[in-house]
Amino acid sequence: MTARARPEVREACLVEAFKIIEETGVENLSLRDVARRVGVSHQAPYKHFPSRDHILAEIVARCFDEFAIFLDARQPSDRPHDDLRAMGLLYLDYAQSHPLKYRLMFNTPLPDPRQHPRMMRNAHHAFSILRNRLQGMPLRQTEPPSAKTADLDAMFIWSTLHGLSSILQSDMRTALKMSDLDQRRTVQRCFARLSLALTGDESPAIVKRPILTSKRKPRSSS
Amino acid sequence: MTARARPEVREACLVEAFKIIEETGVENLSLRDVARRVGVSHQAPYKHFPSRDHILAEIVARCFDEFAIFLDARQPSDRPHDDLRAMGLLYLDYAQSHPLKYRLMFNTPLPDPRQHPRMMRNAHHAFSILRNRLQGMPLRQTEPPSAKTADLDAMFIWSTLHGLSSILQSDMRTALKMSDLDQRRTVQRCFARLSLALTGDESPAIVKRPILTSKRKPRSSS
DNA sequence: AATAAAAGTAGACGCTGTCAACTCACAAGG
DNA sequence: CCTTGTGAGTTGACAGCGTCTACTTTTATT
Repeated sequence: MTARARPEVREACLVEAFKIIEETGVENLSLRDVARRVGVSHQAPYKHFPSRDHILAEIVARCFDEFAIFLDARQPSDRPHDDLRAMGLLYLDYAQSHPLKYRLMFNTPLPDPRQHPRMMRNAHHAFSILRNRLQGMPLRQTEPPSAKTADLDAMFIWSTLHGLSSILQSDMRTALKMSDLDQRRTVQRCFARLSLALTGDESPAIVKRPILTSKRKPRSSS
Repeated sequence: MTARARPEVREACLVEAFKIIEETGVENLSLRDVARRVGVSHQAPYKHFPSRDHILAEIVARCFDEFAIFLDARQPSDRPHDDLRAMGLLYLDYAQSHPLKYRLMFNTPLPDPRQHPRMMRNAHHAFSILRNRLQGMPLRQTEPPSAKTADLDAMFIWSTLHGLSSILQSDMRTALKMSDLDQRRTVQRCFARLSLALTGDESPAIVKRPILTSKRKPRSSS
């Protein structure tokens, strides 16, 4: 009866699926629910996506887009160290304010990632932003610097940021009874240790801004 | 009055569920499958566990047990730095050789973790092992040392280890086209940077054991 | 205008978690 | 002895899920 629109349905499905994940998590995402919200039959989404995994891959790809734009917001200054630190804070801020989407990107394994090249390309792009920021940094080297070693350091930074994000938003946080103050101090300490690891110095004047207050949307400008 | 508890079915359910997760991942665990394997009706497990989440929490708790024992295997020597590094390698080794169980512990949020105190206690215990190892370490301090700051450093180390483990076993690894050699070099670099961060020195002679060469298991479809 | 592809609908199948009602064994208490 | 209560196991049912198949409607191209 209700004959409807054109490929807007595809877009509407993605939008609704996005919402559902943001509200209830990826494990509660069902294509039938999406179809219901969009107002089409339970089979309509299958005309645009071969399977549930494919719609999920598309959503993950868009999350990476959003994430990369978020990380790239700040214009590089002449102080690469500050830039890197600001980026780290942005990273944590994003993970904190979009926990479900963050988990979707980094903790939700797809059956066969090779089947979703767009997703992989976007993920790669997000990582390359971090890597590029690292290029101009004067680092304490343990071996002759090269593009290879810069990649390794990028992986190290990323590991710490990702691990911190994951732990702070996992059940472990409640299991360890971490207060909000504990959390802020943990973040401060991790950044200090990262500075030590990379430059050998404690981080210079970076103010203790009230970032990571976990409620509001980020304000990237200071 | 009290009919005696014969927990053989309960134990068998846990064992089989353990196997299923190890083989196919937590998302493919179904209580009906467990019941089928054990050889009882599909409702029998519900006589021992109020819900699927409860059996899962029990399994997670046992995983933490196993994990803690694994981490605690090495006897402390008189070189705390070596001990810590060895523990880090053990951590990565476990995550690498039991990826599904590792994800189960750290990447699978339960609806309400407070409902499962045993799980939380075991998680806390696993963390305290790392913390204790850190106690005797001569660290480069950024502020007056205390039990509090030791906790913060433990969180830092744990973040890096956890982040590295997660990334290396995630889809990102394939998205970034990391070879096995890249992976080994990444681990080496992260440990070097961790040493710099904590002690200010590069790590002294630690053997390059062939840890982390395990093959990745194929992932099943959802 | 004819036609084929694209988009949407309807029904079915087997899977899932979970609720309800039933049987059965067995350990007290009288 | 018998009665009774309770934990364990059974069967049946229900709604929701992904997805396969078959059908109808819309749209675009020739």
